[in-house]
Amino acid sequence: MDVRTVCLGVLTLGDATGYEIRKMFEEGPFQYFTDAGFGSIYPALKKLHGEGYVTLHEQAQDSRPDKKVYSITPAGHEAFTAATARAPGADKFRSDFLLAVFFEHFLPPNMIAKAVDERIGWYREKLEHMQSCDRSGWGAGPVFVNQFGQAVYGAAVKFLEENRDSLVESAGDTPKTEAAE
Amino acid sequence: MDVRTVCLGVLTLGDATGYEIRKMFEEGPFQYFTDAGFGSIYPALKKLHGEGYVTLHEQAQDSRPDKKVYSITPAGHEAFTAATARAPGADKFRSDFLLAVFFEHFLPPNMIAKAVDERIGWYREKLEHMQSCDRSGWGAGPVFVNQFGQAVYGAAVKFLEENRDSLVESAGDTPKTEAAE
DNA sequence: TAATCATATATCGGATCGATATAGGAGTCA
DNA sequence: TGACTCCTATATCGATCCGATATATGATTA
Repeated sequence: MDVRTVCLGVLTLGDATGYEIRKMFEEGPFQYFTDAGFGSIYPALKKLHGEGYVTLHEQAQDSRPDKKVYSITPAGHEAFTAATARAPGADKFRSDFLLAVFFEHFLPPNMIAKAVDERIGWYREKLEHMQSCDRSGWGAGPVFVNQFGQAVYGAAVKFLEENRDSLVESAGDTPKTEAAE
Repeated sequence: MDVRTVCLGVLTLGDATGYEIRKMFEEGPFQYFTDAGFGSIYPALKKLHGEGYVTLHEQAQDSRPDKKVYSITPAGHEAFTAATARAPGADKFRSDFLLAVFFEHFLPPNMIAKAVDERIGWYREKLEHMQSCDRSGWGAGPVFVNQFGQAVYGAAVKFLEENRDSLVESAGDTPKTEAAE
């Protein structure tokens, strides 16, 4: 989904600055909707403002640039709803870790073991964060997204933990064969 | 992972044309390593050739452009191994579908039901493709990647099937609350 | 027979990304 | 107490990526 649409999504939940939008994109459910950082967010907000989808309120600050608080407009709300009503694109899952594992025969087993252990920790941390959320007051949609994430990341952790040792043990003597699919 | 590195990865498995590389990126395990299409692949191959990481053999064809077959060089192989030896970046999962579900209160329940049903079908198809692979002759890495995918996509299918009805039933009367995390 | 898909090579305009710039306040640690 | 790191704010820019488009023939399907 393009950055402007996801920014509009954040603003349907309440007014926000570019900096606050980036925080939303880094943590919580929005990290599963977009990857955008400042390089994309500020240009997107500028464009949304130009299109009339958001309004801007600047609050002076003492020793920092003026705080720019964005609010969604009715036109912006309609644009966001129209975007979510369109058939969603394919889910995307991309993993540098799986690429490294796929080519494990090029790497020493200790490096594979380390990579798997770090990825187990990474998934555990993501899973614990999802599990520790207080979902009281949430709608059906956010609850569903949180639980979907728990199911998928839980399966990832479980698989990695259960198969770590057999991968590491066989990684050192796997013949360099081509994978065919 | 950048497009050039993944192209080198394909070429460690055997010589290939740009068109063949794109097919590798669309199907099989490489679809979980990169999203690149022609717009990225041809420029990447051109740059890899300029850097001496690949060589090029052109085969004349009757009524089509000459077939350009790329081969990895020892320098390219070293570059690829070095790239996979670096600490892999975070796994990335992005879903337009989950964004739509998160904001389900903006959509009619029948649209939510349709989106969930289509996504169930999509994950089932991906899962069936992974399961139907003939893994004989594969190394430990490719088998691990295939099984990881099955575990994760299997969990996704299971969750969607088990929770589809309760989402759709509550989607029509969810109060428009803010999700907090 | 027409439409669609496959096989081939590519480019381009627009979007995105990650580093960088500027800068002060708060918290941590030796 | 000072250095370092993190947080809070605004942004830009060069490089990379993306998806549509171009060209064109053969194979397959309805």
